[in-house]
This record gives sequence, C-alpha cells and structure tokens, in this order.
Amino acid sequence: MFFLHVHGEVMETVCGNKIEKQFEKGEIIISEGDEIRDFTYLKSGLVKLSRKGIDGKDQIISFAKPFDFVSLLSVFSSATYNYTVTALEVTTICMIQMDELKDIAMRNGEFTMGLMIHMSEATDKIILNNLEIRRKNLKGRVAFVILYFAKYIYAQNRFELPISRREIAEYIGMTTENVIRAMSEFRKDEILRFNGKEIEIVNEKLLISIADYG
Amino acid sequence: MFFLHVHGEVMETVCGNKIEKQFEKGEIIISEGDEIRDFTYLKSGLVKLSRKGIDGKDQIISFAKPFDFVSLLSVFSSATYNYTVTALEVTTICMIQMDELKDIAMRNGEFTMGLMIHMSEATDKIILNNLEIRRKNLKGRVAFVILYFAKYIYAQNRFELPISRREIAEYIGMTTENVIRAMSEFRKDEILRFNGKEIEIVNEKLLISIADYG
DNA sequence: ATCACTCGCTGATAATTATCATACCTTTGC
DNA sequence: GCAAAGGTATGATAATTATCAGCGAGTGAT
Repeated sequence: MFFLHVHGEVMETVCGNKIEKQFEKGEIIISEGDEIRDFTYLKSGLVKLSRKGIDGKDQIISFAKPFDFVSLLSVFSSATYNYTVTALEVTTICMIQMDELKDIAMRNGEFTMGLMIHMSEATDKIILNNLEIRRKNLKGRVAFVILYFAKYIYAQNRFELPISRREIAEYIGMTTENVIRAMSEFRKDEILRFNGKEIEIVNEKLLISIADYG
Repeated sequence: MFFLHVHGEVMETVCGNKIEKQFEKGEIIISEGDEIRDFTYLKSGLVKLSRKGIDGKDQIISFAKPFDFVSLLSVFSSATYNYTVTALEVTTICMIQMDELKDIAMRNGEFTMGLMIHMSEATDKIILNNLEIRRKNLKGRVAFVILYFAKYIYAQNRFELPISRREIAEYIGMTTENVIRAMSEFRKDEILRFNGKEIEIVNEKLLISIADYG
C-alpha cells in the first residue's frame, strides 16, 4: 500500500467554509444535462445517481452516502452532468467551485492525490457492484441490494428502506413486478419481515447464501 | 470545461525512459491477486481486463487500447490487483514504479490532475458501457460489441475479431451458445459476413438500429 | 498419427424473466 | 371529501435466455 487512504479529510479541509445546501427527501440535487460548475460532495443524508434511457426508463447507477462524492462520473471530462442526483433522505451537500478546486489541485499534489484515490475508490465500487449484480439471478440480486442497505448504508438488520420496489428494479435491472415477487417470497419464507417502510432481516444467513447465489 | 484533456502526453513524459515489456497474443500480463508494484499503461496492442467469479466463470470488465491505463480499478486503494489483464494482440506495456509515480504526483499537481482526468474518463467509459449493455437484449448486446470493435477499436467495418464467441459472452453477460446464435442470425440476415476470424459489417444501419434496440 | 481440447454451430427443452391485467391501499392535490 | 397517481401485490401468459446434448473442424501436445 503506497498511498494514504483519505476519506472525509481531504474535502473537509477544503470545504470548511464553502457553500452548503440542504435538500428534502425526493428533491433533485443535480439534473442530467446541468452544467458542471461545482464539485460536490455529500455531507449527510443519502442520494441516488440515475440516468434516463432512450426509452424513458431510468437506470440507477449507484447510491452515495456521507463523504462520497456526488461529482463522480465525467466531472472532469465533460461540461455537463450525464446523470441525475436525487435525495433519498434529508441530505446536506457541500460544494466548491470547479476552478477553485482546480487552483488548489494544481498547487497541491498531495491534495490531488488524495482526491484521485477517493474518486478511484468510489468508481471501483460502482464497477464491482455492477459486476456482482450482473452475475446473479433475480432473487440473488434482490438479496444483494437488501444486504447492501443493511450492511453498507445502515449497518443494522432493521431499517427503513429508503427506496421503492421500482427503484430496486431500476438498480438491479429487473422489472418491478419481479422484485415485488422476490420480496414477497422472502417474506413468506420468513427471511424478511416488513412493517410499513421498515424492513427487518430475520434469517440473515439464508439471505446471504441467496445473495451469494443459492 | 475547466481542465485540459490529457491523453497520452502525461504518461509519455513520465514513461519516456521507463521499463517496457512486450507480450504475445494470449499471454497474461497481470494476474488477479498479484501485488501492485507498478503503474502500467498500454503503449500498443489490445488487452482485456477480467475477473473470476466464485463459480469459476470469467467476467470481462473491459478492453483497453493504446494510451489506456491497465492499472485502473483499485490501483490506488488496494495492495493487490483484483482483475486479470490478458493480451488479445501483440501488446507493449509501459511501467513505472508506484512510489516513483507517487513522488512525481506529490510534487506536481498539474501532472496528478491530468492523471486523475484520464483515469476518471476511463472508469466512466467502463461504467457507461456496462449500463448501455445492461439495458439491451441479447441481439442488441451482440450488435453493440461488434460496433464497439468496429468503431472504437479498429475504426473500420472490416476487421479481425480479437476475441472468441465465449469472450463476447463473458463481456455482455450471456451464454456462449446464445452469442453464437445471434451472430449466426446476423450472418443469415446479411448484416454481417464472416471469413475465418475476419468479420465485416455489411448492413451497418441495421446493426446500429439493433444495437440501439430495435 | 492420435488424443485431448477448444471453438463454432445447431436443436430440443427447461428455466427464468417480462408483459399485461387487475386489485387494493396510501398519498397528494384540489 | 374526492379524484388522480403511485406503490404494493398477485395471476396468467408470452418472450427471452439458459441448459443439455451432440457434431465437425481445427490446434497443440506427445
């Protein structure tokens, strides 16, 4: 391992006295096609990154939690965003102007290095998650997503699912109906329990083995 | 657009007097699990990046052509490679030691910026290609891959396909048999013509509309 | 030269997933 | 309060894709 891991620190130092904005659940933070003016990162909350297809159907690219960058794909190589960012919970973002960031980056190799490491980690995760999802069948994919939220986002087996069945479908590339069917079966098999928006993993072992493809 | 596009130049300057290695078609350049010692980029040739699943089946992540980095995913955030790089044609790579790169990067913000832009573009392309592929059906995916090689890799409608049907399948996430079937149909419908390893796009318009999903 | 192996190819059948239709419940706007 | 819209749910059927089986051609190794 050659380089330090830099998580919140890099942006925290830069972002200390920069612009902050807050968004309500459901609000759009960035729209596909918007000009890229600022470099944005997530201070608190949860967002989804998505894009619209020719057919009008949405695809969810990934989710981002605190300290993740929202400015990810194409932020340095494109003039406009090619994806939409939507708040899934009350979310605070922190923004720094692109040319300001550029000035800092040009002068400070160490900072830029940290930035690069962080961005690289984030995109890696997106790619690896996509590859993982792709090799699973319907149930495996649904199980994977639920475990993703339980382990990675909330770190507990009981939580309020921040997305709808349709959004799960958009993320894993299946239809809404089939996602619902899979989840219903998990309920019937007493792997999951639902209580309104709340979801509880009852049989974690089995859920994991389904996600690992059983 | 705030930052310059930096393609080969950045690495060319660094790489001018660094180690070069040549590989024959089929040779493995980097193996999953290898320690990351060097930062590697492609000087000439063509490679595939792939990884092995639990079930032993390979997944192809992407292809890389000259000036693409081979060190991509996890190169800054992991101690070992989590993918394998294999030469599809005679390939020359250029390597620079990681700590040497780090030294340069720390001292030169502009260089690091260029590196970051280039890496970010590369990973973006991987993600967007994956999303594109995912929203197509079998024929659309196969058409997409053939157009990818024709347009992006070889820039001509007649070329020697550098990968097998099985590898196409591993890239687009379908079975080998179905890839063969799709290609056979393209041949029967006089969209493609085969001649040994050579492939020719006869009806480009139709192939494009199939790729765009028709 | 022969064996083992991979590739390209095709067919039959099974499994998986999508589509269409319908229903009920909740939320939202007026 | 009521209508409209979206979310969850389920069933029947169609479409898509995977699996299994088999074959000939080519390639590499011994």
